[in-house]
Amino acid sequence: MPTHYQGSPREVLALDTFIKLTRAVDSLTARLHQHGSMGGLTLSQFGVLETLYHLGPMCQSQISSKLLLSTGNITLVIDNLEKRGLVQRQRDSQDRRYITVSLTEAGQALIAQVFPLHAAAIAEEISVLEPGEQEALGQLCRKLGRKENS
Amino acid sequence: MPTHYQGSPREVLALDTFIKLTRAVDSLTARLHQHGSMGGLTLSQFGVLETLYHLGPMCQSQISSKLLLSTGNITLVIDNLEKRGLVQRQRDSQDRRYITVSLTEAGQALIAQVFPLHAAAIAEEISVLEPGEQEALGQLCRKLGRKENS
DNA sequence: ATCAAATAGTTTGATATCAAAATAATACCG
DNA sequence: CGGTATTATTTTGATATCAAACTATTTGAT
Repeated sequence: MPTHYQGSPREVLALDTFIKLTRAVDSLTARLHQHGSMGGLTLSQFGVLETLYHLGPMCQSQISSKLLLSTGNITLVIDNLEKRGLVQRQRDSQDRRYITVSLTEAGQALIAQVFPLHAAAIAEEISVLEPGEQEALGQLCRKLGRKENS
Repeated sequence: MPTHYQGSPREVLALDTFIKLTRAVDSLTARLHQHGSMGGLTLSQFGVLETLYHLGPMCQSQISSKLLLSTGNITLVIDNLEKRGLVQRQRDSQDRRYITVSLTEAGQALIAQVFPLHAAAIAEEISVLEPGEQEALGQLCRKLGRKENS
């Protein structure tokens, strides 16, 4: 997938790197999805359940900033998880703007069953890289992804 | 963003690497989007126009495999680009299953104007990495993204 | 030639996703 | 206190995205 672009060598290298990066993530996630290790959950649903599973109950805005998704989006994802009985909402009685989201028993059971399978599938895919390469990749990604936080 | 997962060290490293990778891409694309260098186009619309711009007219299934998107999705994206007068469809008279998609003059003008801006924004973001780091990242991504192609 | 398999594109139904506007509740400032 | 600013969530409208079912066309095999 060459860049087909006449820019400065600096730009050509940067674009080429960007394309390789995004394509690697795209094809990796597509393969993981095909692998079917997510128990009928979408990626966002999985992300919400996994966050609650590992970090405990939290409000929607916290979930949205952890997953880098808009609050409107999280509202919908939680709606769908709630319809399936996997999470529950509870108004915070101290500050009634907040809604605390927590796993139901069914949600807890599902993510406890599915997470290890998905983690194993990810580890399998990533294992084409040696441990040293994985660390190097992590470092480079960390450098690329900075700037926000706070 | 630690993994919070009790698995083998091999799994923990792999998951940690995966999370860094996906988060880097997410925050990178979010920043590019905010930068507003895409001329009011969505990412997919930009991708289609850019593909036609650099590779010339092609049929929808070719576009979908280049962009790693489903054919149903491409149908919709092309619909929306067509409504805006940026691309045109033409049945192939040799084999009437194919539809050749090409840029209109307006589409050509738009992508010619917008692409360099977006490329510069990408180069700017990627430039937090030294050229050698960019090449290393590209190599690692290539190794991760293999398997498909055929 | 004929009919089955393959291929290109569309449609459908469900979910995702954002930005921006609207609601609701709390905090803060004078 | 009272009104303005801030924050959490929801809603709205547009677009994206997939899988699976469907249509149209061509290929291939007998």
